[in-house]
Amino acid sequence: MEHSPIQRVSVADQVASNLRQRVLNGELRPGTSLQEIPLAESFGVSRNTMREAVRILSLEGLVKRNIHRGIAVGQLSLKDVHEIYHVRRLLEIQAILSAKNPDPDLLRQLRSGLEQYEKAVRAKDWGDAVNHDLHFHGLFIRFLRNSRLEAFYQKTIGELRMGMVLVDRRHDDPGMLVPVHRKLYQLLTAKKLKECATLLSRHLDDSETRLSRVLDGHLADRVPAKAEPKSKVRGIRKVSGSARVHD
Amino acid sequence: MEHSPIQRVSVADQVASNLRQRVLNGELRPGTSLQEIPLAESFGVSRNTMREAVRILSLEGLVKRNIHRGIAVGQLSLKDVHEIYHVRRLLEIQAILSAKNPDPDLLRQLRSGLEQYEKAVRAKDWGDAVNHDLHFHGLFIRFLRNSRLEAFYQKTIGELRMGMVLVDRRHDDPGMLVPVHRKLYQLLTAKKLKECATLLSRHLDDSETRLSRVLDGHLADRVPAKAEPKSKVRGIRKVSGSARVHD
DNA sequence: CTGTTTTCAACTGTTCAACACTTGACAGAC
DNA sequence: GTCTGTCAAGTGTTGAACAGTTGAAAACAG
Repeated sequence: MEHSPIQRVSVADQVASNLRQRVLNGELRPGTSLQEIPLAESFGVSRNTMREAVRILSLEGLVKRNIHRGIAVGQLSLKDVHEIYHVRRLLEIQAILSAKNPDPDLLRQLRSGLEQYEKAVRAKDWGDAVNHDLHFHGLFIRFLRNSRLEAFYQKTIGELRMGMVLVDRRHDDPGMLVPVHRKLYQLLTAKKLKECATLLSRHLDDSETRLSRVLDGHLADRVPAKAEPKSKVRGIRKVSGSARVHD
Repeated sequence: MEHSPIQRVSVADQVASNLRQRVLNGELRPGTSLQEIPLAESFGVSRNTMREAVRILSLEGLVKRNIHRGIAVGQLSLKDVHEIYHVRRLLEIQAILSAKNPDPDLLRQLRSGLEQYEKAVRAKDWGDAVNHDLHFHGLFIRFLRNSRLEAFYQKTIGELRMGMVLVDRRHDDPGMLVPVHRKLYQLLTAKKLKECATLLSRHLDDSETRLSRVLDGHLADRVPAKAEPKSKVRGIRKVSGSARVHD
């Protein structure tokens, strides 16, 4: 008889997981500032436990702590995006190149992931499509058979996803990417690893360019921050996260 | 006029840094179990603050938390060592290969690091030599100009160093490695990057083998404790005779 | 004497309530 | 209008308490 593994997880960890989920979903948008006491109350935990949870997320790079100034959901700069894609290229390509004797089960998972991705695209469920897209890429990393690299990759992808929640992907057509992924899978199973890596590299470059462009538009009307000697802007109440490109 | 940046760091962070230092020094050896209350008292902080500090180190992989069972300084298995060297090979080699237009200042730092390393070896200060050795390698990563990769690399090296404190390196001659490092530097400055990468790869393989062998000897007479039905042997045998696995 | 069950002390996990310090903003002084 | 002192709000930190778990000693049964 299978026992479901007992809940041997601390409350702080659970709270952290829940909060992480909310950030990754986009329920808490980048820039949103979080306050310990209300947050703790909303989870029904004490302030200390809440602080432990926040500490976890801050070490994952999902929230930023400013001492005595509170915490806020992280925001990606263009430089961050560039770094993250650098990481992706490095790890994913190495993973592909090391897939000489791939685990059959992993190949099955890739096929399944691909199909789910295609299904999401057919259903025009872009949010889901992005998830499956990232999951598909994440499977590559398993070829490396290295838990540290995998954990690092997943952490990095988490940051990326956090940054992606505020881009509206309706304009760029995610369906366009289906053939690329299919081709990647095909080249991989055909053991044409170098070719696969080349295609993957181009695909990631593309992806970075597209994301950077969209993100740049969003970041444009964010606070330029520095000196503003002229007039004090009135409505800085809070960074409401709506980020509408008005005007 | 330049003001030195004010120390705006929380106590928890400072405690974490201090504790990290102690672990990396070997002052707290792998396996040492730590108790919150005495530890907190030794730092002169409250238990809550101590817990935050420990949480930090546990997310860095330096200490292991077992729920309700306390925390202990991490211990590296042979598998861990293998993974860590995999990470090193991957990142260091990529770094070298991307050093086509190296920052001159970085080259200066490499030269300086090399000299300090040689000096430590001449002084037969093995502990210091290892530090300079690792620092020299760490400088490679800067060629990648990627803060995430650098942070990940440093974290990984931290784990490695933690595992290295319990090996007695007097038998293997660290001086032997000076020429290799000198050659690496020379190939790098001569822009013979591929050659440099090849040599580096061999050097890291060597290093891994040597460390694994020493570590295996150390791990042999540690308590195997629980039943180990998973016979994924990996062909690692411990020295017979002296290794008396009693019970 | 040996193997099992019970008990118990030591810790960790979590909560609560306070206090110290910072910060940002507002109100009054100039 | 600009500057400065005041103040509420929020974070950082503390100390004490209580609940749950664990490992092992102590009590027990065979």
